[in-house]
Amino acid sequence: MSPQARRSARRTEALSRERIVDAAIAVLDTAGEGGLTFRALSEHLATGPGAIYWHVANKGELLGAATDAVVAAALAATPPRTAPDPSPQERIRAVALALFDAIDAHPWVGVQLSASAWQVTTTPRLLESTGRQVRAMGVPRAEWFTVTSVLVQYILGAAAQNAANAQVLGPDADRDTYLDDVARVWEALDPEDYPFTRVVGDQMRGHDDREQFLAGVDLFLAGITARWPPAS
Amino acid sequence: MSPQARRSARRTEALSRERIVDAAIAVLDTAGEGGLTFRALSEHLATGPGAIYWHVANKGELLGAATDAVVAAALAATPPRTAPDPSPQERIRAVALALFDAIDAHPWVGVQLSASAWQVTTTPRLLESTGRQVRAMGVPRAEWFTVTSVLVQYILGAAAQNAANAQVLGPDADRDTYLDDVARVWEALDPEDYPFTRVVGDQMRGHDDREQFLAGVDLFLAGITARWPPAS
DNA sequence: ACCTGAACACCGTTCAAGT
DNA sequence: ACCTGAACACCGTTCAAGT
Repeated sequence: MSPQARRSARRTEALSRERIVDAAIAVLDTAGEGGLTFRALSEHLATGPGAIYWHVANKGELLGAATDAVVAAALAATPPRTAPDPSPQERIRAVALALFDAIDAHPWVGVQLSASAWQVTTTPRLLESTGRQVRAMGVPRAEWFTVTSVLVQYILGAAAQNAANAQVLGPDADRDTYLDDVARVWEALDPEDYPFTRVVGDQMRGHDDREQFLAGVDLFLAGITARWPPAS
Repeated sequence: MSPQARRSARRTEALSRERIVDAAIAVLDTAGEGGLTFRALSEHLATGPGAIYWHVANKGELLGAATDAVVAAALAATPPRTAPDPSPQERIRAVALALFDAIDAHPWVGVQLSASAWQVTTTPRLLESTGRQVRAMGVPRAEWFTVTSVLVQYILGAAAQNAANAQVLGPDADRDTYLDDVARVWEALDPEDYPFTRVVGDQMRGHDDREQFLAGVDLFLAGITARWPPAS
């Protein structure tokens, strides 16, 4: 609204890739994915749209760098110790929750991660922090890659979908009435075609996204333990 | 390149929402998500960009309708019977693979599904076809919604990420050399920080995406069976 | 080396005007 | 009721020109 105010306030330091990425994250968080514009961003940085291209190749690279920064921060922030010597399962839950919360706080990260994922800098980070625990759970070496990949895919995919759903709702709307609306639609479906969905509609009403996400992680871990029981 | 050729060929029937959605799917499949433009689409349909708005509210609704059409077709196409009387597990695998293949063939569906998912027409379809099998596996009624949701989230999330990876590669590039390149990068990481990722790099080299996806489904099913053993 | 800002090609969407 | 196509506001990106 008043670009002048911002324009004079900032711009003591020179432009840098890091400052650009930080500003991009700020814009993405406040204005959403559609709000990240080179014009809006350059206004934030008190410069012209062309200046950004000196430090960043294009919008895709900028989104990738912003995503990587958020994921790195989420994985670096060690969660408060719940146990003095956490089990691999507890560590995996902690990593999963850290990612869930980060994606919940920055929904655009979810879209980005499940739409590009592999190869980028982010992937080794994720693989490493979950893979070590998979190894510690006694999964045979030959299955390390498969099991870890699948686990990471669940974590990212589920977190992304949750964030997207939360996004649709918006921060102001009432979650309970929203869920109730959806439940009503489900319960009104054709009994012939949708017997299960009709029954399950009511269960959706009060559910907690975080709990459901963790239940999925636990189901995965239970599957791993069932397939490769710990040598007791 | 030669819009005239197309323009005179079509346009015997009137425009309709269905024809627009079909054309949108064709454009998305050939030109990718970025290729779907109201101008490109209207050229395909031998009409003006404004005409589409009579049948479709906006681009978001069009993408949603296209996604729903693809998912509905994937779920409707009954996979070839592998067993005369398939178990719930086999049915779930079949549904999961049908979705995996559909998303692999139409990568834009993955992005769309994991970025909007809930509430749309598509969700009840997915919930219903997997939920019935979850019920048949003996999961207690109180857990139906959680277990089914989590399973669907894995299927959609993993399929979307796989499709995105395949997309990055492109249809012409050699998959083996690409995987080899990524493996090399992983194997060159700092041994202090990335011991696991370095070891696992080689396992990624020859892996099959479909097999890995199915391994994830099986891990889930194993977890369900472990938690709620069938009353034998 | 780094920044400026006008310019280019393109996009989603609207809407007066037609049939 | 349905379609046309020009017009609007906006976007990512480029690039000659400046410092």
